[in-house]
Amino acid sequence: MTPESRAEKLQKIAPELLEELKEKKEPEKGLPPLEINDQLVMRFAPNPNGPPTLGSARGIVVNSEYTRKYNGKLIIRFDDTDPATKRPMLEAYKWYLEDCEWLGAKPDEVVIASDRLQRYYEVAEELIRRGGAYVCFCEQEVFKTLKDAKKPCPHREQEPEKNLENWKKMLRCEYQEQEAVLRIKTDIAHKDPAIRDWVSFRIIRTHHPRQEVGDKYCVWPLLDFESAVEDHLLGTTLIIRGKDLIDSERRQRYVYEYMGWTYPKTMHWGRVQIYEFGKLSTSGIKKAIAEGKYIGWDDPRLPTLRAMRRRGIRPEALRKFMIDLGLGETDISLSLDTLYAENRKIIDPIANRYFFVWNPVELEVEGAQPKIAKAPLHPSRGGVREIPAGTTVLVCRNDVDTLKAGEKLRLKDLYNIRITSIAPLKAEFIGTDMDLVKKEKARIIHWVPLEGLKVKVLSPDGEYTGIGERGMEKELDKVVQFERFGFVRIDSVSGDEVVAYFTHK
RNA sequence: GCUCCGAUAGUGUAGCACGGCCAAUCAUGCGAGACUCUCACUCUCGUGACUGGGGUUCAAAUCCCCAUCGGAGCACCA
Repeated sequence: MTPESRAEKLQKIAPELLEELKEKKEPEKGLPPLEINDQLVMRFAPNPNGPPTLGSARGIVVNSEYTRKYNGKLIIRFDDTDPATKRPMLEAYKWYLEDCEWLGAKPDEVVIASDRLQRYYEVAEELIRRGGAYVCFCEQEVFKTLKDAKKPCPHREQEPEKNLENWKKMLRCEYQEQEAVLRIKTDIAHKDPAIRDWVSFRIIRTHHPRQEVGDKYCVWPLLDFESAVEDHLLGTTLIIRGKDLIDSERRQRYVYEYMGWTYPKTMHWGRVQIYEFGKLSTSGIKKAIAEGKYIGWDDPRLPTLRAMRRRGIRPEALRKFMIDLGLGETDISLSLDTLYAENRKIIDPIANRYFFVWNPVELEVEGAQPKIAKAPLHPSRGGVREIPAGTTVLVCRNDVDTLKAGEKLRLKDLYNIRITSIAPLKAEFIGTDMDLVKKEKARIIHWVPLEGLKVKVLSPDGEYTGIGERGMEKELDKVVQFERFGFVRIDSVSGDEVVAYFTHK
């Protein structure tokens, strides 16, 4: 039965259902809709141990998209409770806020976990009182062996009073690192070993990098605990996070149960791998920067948001890209082509065009008169750029490599030539008629006068140096297109030297 | 070893909660062509997927079971 005849038939027997038939036809675009009862409160919770990356962007964008759409509250919470292994980076706090704002995701509230240790201690104490936590002195391997055998350790049945006493000692820094931890009592025989009595606090003697905190504390919560408590304190109603934290939720629910709290709704997404960047870790990048392999956190070869911004990626493009990824739990490995396509749609209509000749080679044109070429600033928006051409111009080595003596070609927006010699490269002027291109299908190549700007383009796959036409120095901080090369953002101009960051083709 | 997730074209995604509008959506990529004084943009056409096997049913991408593959957790990392 065709949809039409079906609808017709339905019209006869049950016209009231026809509406429903139509509704299902239109799928929801963008993120899946949410069922919201109360106010929506969401948080984005990074560890500021490095600058935000494309991976962070997904969290930032999706959270902000939902809170924007449902008029909710967006919180950024810095989970900086590990001063040692994943030591926070002082500048990163600021960078996160900057990049969130750049992405159009300015948070309504900023929370720093390392400022709120007292609150976590209070909950811990209450948990101990209620018999939901105990101070454990087992060595790691000893506990692991017991745990794997589903056996409780001797400290598990300690009286709350005694636990409280030991906990106070922990807080007074009377123990060394590794000597004592606070464990949450779950089910030591739980079928999933990942759930059994987990550690909520441990002793760390390393100073926290934040001046406000410094060496004030030696007892630090682990993520599972800190996050569990904060999500409650902040009134979070929906958490979206990676599916690597699914087990974490099962652990945290024990805390919620002891405290009589309600666990927020949760959604998870899979792992994201970006084809172009492979396996770069924050610590690895940090090291490589220190060694001078990258020029900084905004090196165009890096997947940081600072690098994307410097390259001229627009936040709207990044937002759309992230939203289109959806909320799947599948692990995905993606290529940035789609992001680039999205970005191109935004910048192509506004980017002015210029000539940039990389690996320049001199080309002498016999019989040519010096002339000022007039080329459009943009193919459809109007505006003209004037490029003075002498009798010798520069062209790309790549083009020269494919030329043959005798070949006729057009220097774009200038005139036609015939190659008379390859080495040294020489040609003769043969007119200005466009018929050469239209009828004889001659190639068009771009060129640049001898007196150009020194241009360096930093791109994900290396550096290009060459000569660019004058005029682009006025486009500082703008994205322009180097014809037959790609889009770039003019990053700096000093005298006759221009540095540009490659955006994409 | 134990436990938990997931599987739709090259890539990403829609459809799956409620089986029939699905010979499966959209984007990107790729191919061909048109346009163009750029290899860009735009337009047109094309390309290509329900992991496998069973089951339930009049009907399965959708429900159930098994297998396979991929990922994650079992840290005093986040």
